[in-house]
Amino acid sequence: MDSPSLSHPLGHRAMGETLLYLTDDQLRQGIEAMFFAYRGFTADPDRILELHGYGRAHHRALHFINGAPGTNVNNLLQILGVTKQSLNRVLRKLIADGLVTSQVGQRDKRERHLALTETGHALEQKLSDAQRRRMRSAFRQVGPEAVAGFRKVLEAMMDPDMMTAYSQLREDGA
Amino acid sequence: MDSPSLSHPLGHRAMGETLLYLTDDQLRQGIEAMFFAYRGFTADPDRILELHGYGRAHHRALHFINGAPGTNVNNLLQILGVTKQSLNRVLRKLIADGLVTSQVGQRDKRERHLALTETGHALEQKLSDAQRRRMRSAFRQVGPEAVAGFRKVLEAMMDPDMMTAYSQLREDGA
DNA sequence: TTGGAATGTCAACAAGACTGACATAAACTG
DNA sequence: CAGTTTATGTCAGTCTTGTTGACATTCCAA
Repeated sequence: MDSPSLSHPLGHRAMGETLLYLTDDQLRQGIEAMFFAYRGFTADPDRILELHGYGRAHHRALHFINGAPGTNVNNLLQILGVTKQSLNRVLRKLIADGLVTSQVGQRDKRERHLALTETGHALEQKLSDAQRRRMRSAFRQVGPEAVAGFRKVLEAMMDPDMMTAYSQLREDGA
Repeated sequence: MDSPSLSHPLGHRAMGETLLYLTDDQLRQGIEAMFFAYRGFTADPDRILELHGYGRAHHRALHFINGAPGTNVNNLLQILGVTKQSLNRVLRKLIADGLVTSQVGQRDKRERHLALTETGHALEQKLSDAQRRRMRSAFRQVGPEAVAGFRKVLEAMMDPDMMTAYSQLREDGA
C-alpha cells in the first residue's frame, strides 16, 4: 500500500476517471497477466527443446546469435544478463553438438565470434516458428492498435541499463 | 519461415497495410520485448527476495495464497503449474519461517488450507509494492488505451488450459 | 471392508543460475 | 620491453527450483 489513495477506486472524485486504470487492483491484474502470458510464451519452445535435450538457456543463446551473427561472447553476456560461467556451459554444448561455431577474431584474437551452423539455424527456426505462431495468433486476435499498446507497455517496463547492450547489438549486428 | 509471404513487408500489395503488424520482424520484436520486459518485471522483487533468502517460487506462492486465503495445496498446484513436490519444498520453508499457516481441512482432513501470517502478509506487501511500482510507472507513461492493448495481447497469449484453475480460484477466493 | 483415488511428505537427482579461483593469450600502456 | 588490463575459458562448489519415485494418510465407493 505505497499509494493508499489508489486503493479506493471510487473514493476520491478528485483523481478523476482517467486514473482508474492505475488502481492497485488493475495493477495486480496486470502482474498476473504477465505471469500467465509469459508461461504461454515459453511453453511451445520448451516442448521442442526438451525433445533435443536443451533448455531455455540454449534457446536464448541461439536466438541472439541468430539475430547478430558474428557477435562475441562478451556482447552476448551483456544481453543475456548471466555470468560467463553459466553462458559458457551452454555455448560449450551448442558448439560440441555442432549448432554454433566459435571463431577466433581477426582484429582481436582474444575474441571468439559466434555464429549458427546450418543445423543451429534449423533448430532456431523451429523454435522461433513455434513462438511466432502463438504471438501471431494473439496479435491477429486483438488487432494493430492493441499490439501497439502492448509494445509500449513492455518497453516502459524494461530496465534501461539492460537495454544499452542490446541497442548496441542492433546497430552493430548484421 | 512458416509463412514466407509475411517475410516481405512491402512485397505483396494484396495483403494490405493493415497486416503489416504481423510480419516476422514485428513478431520478433514482440518476442524480444517480452523477454526483456519480463526481466524488468521480476528484477525488483528478486532483489528483495534475495535479502530474505527466498526465490521467485516463494514470491509466487505468497502472491497466490494472498489472493485466495484458505486455498488448498492442490488449487495452488494447478495455478503454479509445478509438481506438488516442488511446491511442497517452498511451502515447507514458508511454514517453518512462520510466513504461511497450514491447517488441516475440517470436511476433508487430507487437505491443508493455506493462509498468510502477519509476517507473510508483510513480505508479500513489500514484494508486490515493488512490482506494482514499476508497473504503475509503465502504465502511467503510456496511458489507458495502451494498457488496454497490453492486457488484450497478454490474455490472448495465455494457455487456455492453465487459466481454468485460475478462474475457479477467483470465483472461490475471498 | 477393502481397494482405489486424492493429498501430502521425504529422498534423490538434474538444469541452470551463482561465486571464487585460476590459466591463457592478446592487447594496451608507460 | 615489462607490467597491466582485457577477453575468454575452465574447475570446483553452492543454491534454487524444477523433475521422478516411493510411500503414508485419508476419503469414498463398490
